[in-house]
Amino acid sequence: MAVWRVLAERGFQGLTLRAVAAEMGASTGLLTHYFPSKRALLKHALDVLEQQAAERPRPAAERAGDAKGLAMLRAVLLDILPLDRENADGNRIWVSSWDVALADPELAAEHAERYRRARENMTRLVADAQRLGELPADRPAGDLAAAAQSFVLGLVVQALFAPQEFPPARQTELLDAYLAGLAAG
Amino acid sequence: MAVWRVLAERGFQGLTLRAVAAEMGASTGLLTHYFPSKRALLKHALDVLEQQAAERPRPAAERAGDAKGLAMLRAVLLDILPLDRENADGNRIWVSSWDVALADPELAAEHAERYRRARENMTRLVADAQRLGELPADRPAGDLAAAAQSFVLGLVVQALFAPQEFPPARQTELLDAYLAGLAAG
DNA sequence: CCAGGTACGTAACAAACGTTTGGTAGGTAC
DNA sequence: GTACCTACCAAACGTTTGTTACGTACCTGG
Repeated sequence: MAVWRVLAERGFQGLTLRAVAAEMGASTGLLTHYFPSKRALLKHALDVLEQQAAERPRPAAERAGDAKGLAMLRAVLLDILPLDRENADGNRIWVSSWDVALADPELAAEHAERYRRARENMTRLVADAQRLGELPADRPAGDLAAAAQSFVLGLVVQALFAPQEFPPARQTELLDAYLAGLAAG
Repeated sequence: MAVWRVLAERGFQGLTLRAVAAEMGASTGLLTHYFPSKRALLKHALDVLEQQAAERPRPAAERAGDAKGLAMLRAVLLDILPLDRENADGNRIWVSSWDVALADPELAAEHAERYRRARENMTRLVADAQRLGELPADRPAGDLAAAAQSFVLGLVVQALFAPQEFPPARQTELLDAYLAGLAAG
């Protein structure tokens, strides 16, 4: 999608009707034919963002195969981190989207819903790990999932700003140490 | 500062020369007299943002008094979280700033430096806690500080998007559980 | 007193923006 | 055949943007 290409090159600041139209070799009239307003295009851009996130390669999860429990949770979290260029680009766009999303209540609600779903998925993985005895069962799975998502989200932000201080190896170590703390706690 | 008021009302998207000029009852000519370009104003806005963050009230830290170690670390982290309206507003602006910062290498570097300093402070607190035996000493203080900052940063983002799912009480609980895990690990 | 710099305001600039208008081409229904 | 709808383009609209040019107070040092 042209919207995605524009986002990758210019970010949300550069997501203008003209830029998208030019990227797909069309006119701005075409865009307004499909999107009644700029907000509609922004909304669509966030959908595209989510779709791209869903379809992106997940090397760690693939390597984990059909593993269950803690190993799968680790793989999912690892695949979120900006360990390579593509994931760093995707995460940069994602972080940028927080600005436009927070400025518009409806877009914020949609974003909140996306994160809620992500937490839900993660909660399932945590519950699996608890059932396998890999994680303590004395804390609600939802809390552990929310905590894990927070940790990874924050690590993404820090790694984006200071990639030399948070090279892939250190990101992995920090995540593993976090998970080890969860398992021990 | 007028810049701060504009940021609070319209965010970074609405930070225009005219908006700032109107907010301080002056003309755009005045602004260009002090800021050679919009980028300079943006740079200044990020400075103001940092200054506001430095000068904002820190109820938890004050309540903690001259406590040391883990208690002080907890207070500092608590004061970051969006537990009330003012801190939520400040955090919203802060998160929004990531968009403009990530789009400009120089601004990104300045932001990275800010977070590095914050981690440095937190590293000192962690080291204190380790010396007091409140946190295990088998992990580098820098790693623990980076991990704690990641956790809090991510929790801020999630709480901003889903305030009803992350009310102050739950934010506090999640943070305490995280710190307990650190201490036990 | 007066030269010169600092501190502003006024006004305009070109560019870019989102949006609107008017029109063309092609397909479909009757 | 003709009425109508969808898909699209070209062009312009009015507004807002960052920036610049120019004028005028005010102050200060000599």
